[in-house]
Amino acid sequence: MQPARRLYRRESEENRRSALIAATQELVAEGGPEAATVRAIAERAGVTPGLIRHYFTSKDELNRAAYRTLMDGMTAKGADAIEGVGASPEERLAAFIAASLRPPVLDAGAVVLWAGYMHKVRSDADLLAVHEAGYLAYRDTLQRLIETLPRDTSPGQTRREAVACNALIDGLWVEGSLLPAAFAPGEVVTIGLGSIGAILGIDLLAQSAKLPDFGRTQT
Amino acid sequence: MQPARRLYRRESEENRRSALIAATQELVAEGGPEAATVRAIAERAGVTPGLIRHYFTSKDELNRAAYRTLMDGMTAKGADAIEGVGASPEERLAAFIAASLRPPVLDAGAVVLWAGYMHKVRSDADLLAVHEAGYLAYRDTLQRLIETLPRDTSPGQTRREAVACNALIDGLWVEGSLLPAAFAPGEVVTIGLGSIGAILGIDLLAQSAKLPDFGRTQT
DNA sequence: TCCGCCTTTATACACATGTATAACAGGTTT
DNA sequence: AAACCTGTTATACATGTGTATAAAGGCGGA
Repeated sequence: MQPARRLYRRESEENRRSALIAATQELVAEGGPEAATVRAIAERAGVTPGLIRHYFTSKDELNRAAYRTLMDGMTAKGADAIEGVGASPEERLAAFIAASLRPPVLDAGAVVLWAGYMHKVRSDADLLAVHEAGYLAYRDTLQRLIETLPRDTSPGQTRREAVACNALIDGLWVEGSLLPAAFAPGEVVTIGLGSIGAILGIDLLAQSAKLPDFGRTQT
Repeated sequence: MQPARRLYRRESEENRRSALIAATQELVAEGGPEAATVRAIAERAGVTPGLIRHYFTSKDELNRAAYRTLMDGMTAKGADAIEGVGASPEERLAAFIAASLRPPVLDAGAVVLWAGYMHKVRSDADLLAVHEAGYLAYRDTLQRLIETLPRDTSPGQTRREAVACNALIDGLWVEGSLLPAAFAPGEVVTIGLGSIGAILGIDLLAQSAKLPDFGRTQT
C-alpha cells in the first residue's frame, strides 16, 4: 500500500500569498536568509514546495514581496500610533517616536529580518527601490510631523532634522532590539525622546508623560 | 597526459589567515553571505578549498573571524582620526564623528558586510558576543570623548548621550552608505555634526571648520 | 451526477554546498 | 643529498538547493 497522497484545501490566491510571505519572514527572522529555503517555507506555510512557484515566478520574487511587506508594516505601525492621540503636535510626534522604539516594532526578529535583506539591496535593483521607498516614506512622515511644530525654521532645516531624527531612531531601534540587556526597560524610548527633543529644540519628554500608555514599559 | 598538479608556495599562518578573512569579507560585501562559499573564498584567496579547513575548524569560525576583524577595524579607523588633531576636546570629537561618516568607513560594502553578519547574531552566541564587544568599544570611545568636554553633567547623562550619539552615527552611516544619491556630498557629515552638537549643547560645526581635511568632500 | 478546470501535490533533475580523507610536494633539518 | 614534517592540493561524498514537469484531486458549473 502506497502512502496516501496528501489531502489539501484550495485557498484564495491572497491567502496563499500572504501565508507564504509570512512563512518567509518568520524563517528569515529566526535563522537568516539561508534558513528560508523553498522547502522550509512551504512546510511552514502548510503546503508543498511546488506551490511557491505557482504563486511566485521565482524565490527571489517571493523575497522581494516579503521585504516590501516588512517595510510597509513598519511605517504603518508608527502611523497607527498617532491615531487617537491628542491634537498637540508635540504629543503626536512623541507618540510616533515612542511607538518606533517599543515592541512590537522594537524586536530582534524584525531587525534581523531587515538586515537579512539589506545585502540584497546592492545586487537587486528592484529591492533597492523597495528599500528607498520604505525609507523615504518613513522619513517623510517624520518630516511632516516636525513641520507642524510651532517654530520658526530656515530653508532645508526640517529636512536635515528629519534625516537626523530618522537616523537616530534607526540606530536606537537596531541596538535596542539586538542588545536588550544593555538597556533598562523603557530607556531606549527615554533616550530617543530626549535627544530628538534636543535636536528640535523642544521638550518631548514632558509631552510624552501625557501619553496614555507611556508608563507601560517604564522602570 | 594528466593536468599538472597545481604549484604553490608555502605561506605563514598569519598571511593565509588574513588572506582568507579578507576574501570572505570582500565576497560578503559584494554578494552577501550566500556568495561567500568555501570554493569562492578559496579562489579569491588564491588557494584551494581544502586549505580553509586547515586554518579554521569550520566555515562558521572563519565567518566569526571576519566579523570580528570588521568591527575592530571600524573603531580603529575612528580612533586613528583623532590622532594628530588639535588638543581641543570639541575638535577631537568632531574629527571622530566626521571620520565615521566619510569614506572609507561610510561605504556600502561595509554596511552590507555588517548587515550580512547581523542576522547570525541571534543563532550564534559567539557572534553575538563579538557584536556586543564591538558595539560597546565604539560607544565607550565616544563616551570618553564626551566626558572630556568642558560641561557640567548630571549622573548618567554622558551614558545616555553616548547611546544617542552612537545611534545617530549608526543610522546616518547605514543610510548614507546605502543611498548615497539621497544626500548631497558632505551632507551626512554636516547633519551628523549639527545634530550631535544639538544633543550635547555645543557647536560642533564651528569646530569642524578647523579640521585640516574637512573641506575635502564638501559641496 | 458528472465533467472539466486549475490549484496543489509529487517526483525528478542538475547543480552547489560543506566536510572528510588521502595523496602530494615545498622547504627545512640533518 | 636524503629524510621528514606539514602546508597544500586533489578527490570523493552525502546532503541540500532552486527549478521544471507531470500527475492528481478539490471544487464549481452544467
